[in-house]
Amino acid sequence: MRKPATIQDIARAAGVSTATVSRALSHPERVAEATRSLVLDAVRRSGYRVNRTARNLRRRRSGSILALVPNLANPFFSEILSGLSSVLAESGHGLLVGDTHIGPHPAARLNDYLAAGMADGVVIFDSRLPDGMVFEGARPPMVLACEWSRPNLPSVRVDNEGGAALAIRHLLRRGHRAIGHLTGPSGNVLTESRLAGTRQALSEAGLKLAPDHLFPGDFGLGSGASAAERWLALRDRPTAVFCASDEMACGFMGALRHAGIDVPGAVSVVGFDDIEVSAHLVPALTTIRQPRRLIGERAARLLLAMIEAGSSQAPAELLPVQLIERQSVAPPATTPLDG
Amino acid sequence: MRKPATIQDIARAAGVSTATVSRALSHPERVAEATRSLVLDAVRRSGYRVNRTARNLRRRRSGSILALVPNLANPFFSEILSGLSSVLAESGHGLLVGDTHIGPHPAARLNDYLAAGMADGVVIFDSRLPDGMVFEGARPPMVLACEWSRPNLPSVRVDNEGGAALAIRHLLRRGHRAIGHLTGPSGNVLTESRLAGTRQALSEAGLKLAPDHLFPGDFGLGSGASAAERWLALRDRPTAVFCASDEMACGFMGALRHAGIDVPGAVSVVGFDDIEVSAHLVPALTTIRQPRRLIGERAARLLLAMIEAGSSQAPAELLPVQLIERQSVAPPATTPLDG
DNA sequence: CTGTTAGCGCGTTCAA
DNA sequence: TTGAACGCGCTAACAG
Repeated sequence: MRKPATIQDIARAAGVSTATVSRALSHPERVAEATRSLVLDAVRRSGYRVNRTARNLRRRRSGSILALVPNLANPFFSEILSGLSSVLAESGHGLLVGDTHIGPHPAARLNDYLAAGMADGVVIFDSRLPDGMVFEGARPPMVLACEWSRPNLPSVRVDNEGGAALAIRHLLRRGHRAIGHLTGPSGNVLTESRLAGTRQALSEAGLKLAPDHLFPGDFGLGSGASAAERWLALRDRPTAVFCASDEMACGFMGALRHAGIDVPGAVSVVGFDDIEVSAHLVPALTTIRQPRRLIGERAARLLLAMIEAGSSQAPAELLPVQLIERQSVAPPATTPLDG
Repeated sequence: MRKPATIQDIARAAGVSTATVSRALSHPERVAEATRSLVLDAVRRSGYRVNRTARNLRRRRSGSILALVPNLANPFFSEILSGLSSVLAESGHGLLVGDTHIGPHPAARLNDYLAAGMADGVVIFDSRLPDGMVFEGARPPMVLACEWSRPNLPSVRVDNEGGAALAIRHLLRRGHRAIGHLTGPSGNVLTESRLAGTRQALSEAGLKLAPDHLFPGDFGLGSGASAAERWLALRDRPTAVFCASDEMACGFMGALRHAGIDVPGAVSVVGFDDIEVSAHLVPALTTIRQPRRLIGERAARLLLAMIEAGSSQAPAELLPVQLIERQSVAPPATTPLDG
């Protein structure tokens, strides 16, 4: 028994036709109970598994869905992928992951994948993608996750603007007036909406974001550290900085403390994401929590439903965020207190 | 032009047979130059892509390789996956990822994948897997990455024992005698070899690992924090602790500092992995660097070579590790110095 | 409820 | 060097 059993072998062993075997496996209810158990027995005895490739060719599906992330090395995505993976495992779909940072033309690579029929659906975590895409031929259902550049595409996202406002109001409540913002990469949708939320909450308090207090970043650790240098060089320093990602907040606080600056004594910091490490930093990072696993799960379910229905439309889902208070925020110009 | 072009369409457009089109695409050298360009032109004009599913069925391959990780949510794996993804992208293979924490029987799920012909090769990051596997029928090539439980299987790994010894000798050199070790989960291969390296280096100096100074962990942040509590409760505290992962080191230092203990003043810490955040912690973590991206790349190349050769054998590759000195280590029982 | 028939789209014989 | 024909393993029509 070197090579795997085929549906023919089962048909022979059970004394039925291959069609019946196929039905017994795919649509058990369409087959008489007696024959069904006959088939299932034969299957068990032989250790037969349906050949997904053949099934997929026949069904004109690929059996897997593709997740396109801007940077696989970024831990922010790992838990989302884990959520995706867990619901896809139930439905028997494979999870194909692609890193859009790799290779020359991310959008072209996406097209290749799709045109080659390699995915039944796509979850896109990179908002640059849908804009760069040439829509050649029919495409499988896609959902945008996290980043939301095209209002007409199905999406699972988080209230970024509201989250930013939550962060700012928290700082305001603690008495801060000079509040800075460390942004994501320019042009990014997330960057825009978190900035907008920041401005909005500030203006509600009659405040503005000083140009000096707007630090450009890219969501990565390194850019947080760079922002710290800029903060140090300022004559007129903000007493609090809201960072558009936890990684940046981490880099920011790290560099500050390495320079001997006390956080939150000299400057308060709020992050965004609530990645796992944030609770273990010193000081523990106050941040806006995104339900990352849930994002993955919802995106997967949305996509599966679309595939099922043969539709490329779906509602946009908006998931709530939450302020997590820890120790990186204190009133301005005082010695550190803990909450 | 609603549905994608097939090889038939190209054959018609180029005035040749489908066999010729197939050859022109898969084995260009076996076709006359004139006809080849005829075909390639038709391909370009129509935007034709070969249907991977059909090709795979015919070739009896699946076109993708599977990476099985113990916990997708663990950022340690993200960069490795990124390395895998980049070399697989070149060869046109898809990267399927599976989380072995999901679902009831990880080994059974692996078998399902393979028996269903869903992967041409597997990279396994979870050493529990090969042990639990029932080898039903022919299996595609597999390589063990990072964890190395079966000497006879191809593997890409790192010198864990040597790395641990590096860490311990560094601590020894700085004057520490009472050195503790925070381990990975029990039964894990990595846990064993890092512990062995620790013991080895200690014994070279005529020292032993006190039972009290052996802290059980699981590689995760939380277990680092728990170890800190145990450390605090000790009458006879080690002046340095070598942690088997950076995440644990991070949790350990965090909890210690939250409790008001100075690191490295009161206790020095060395980690293992050199994850990105380690350089940004306070104090910046001294650690043993693993070439994570390289691990992924090598594993991918090894696997591709095996698939190419139709072999399930390959050499075991051993990648070097490196001590990265930062600020979490100081001489024992003094006020903090920085190196 | 079940069997027969006919492909899914491609790669590979075997002749020409 | 090229084309005709077959089949990879499975499922969807259509009869019966």
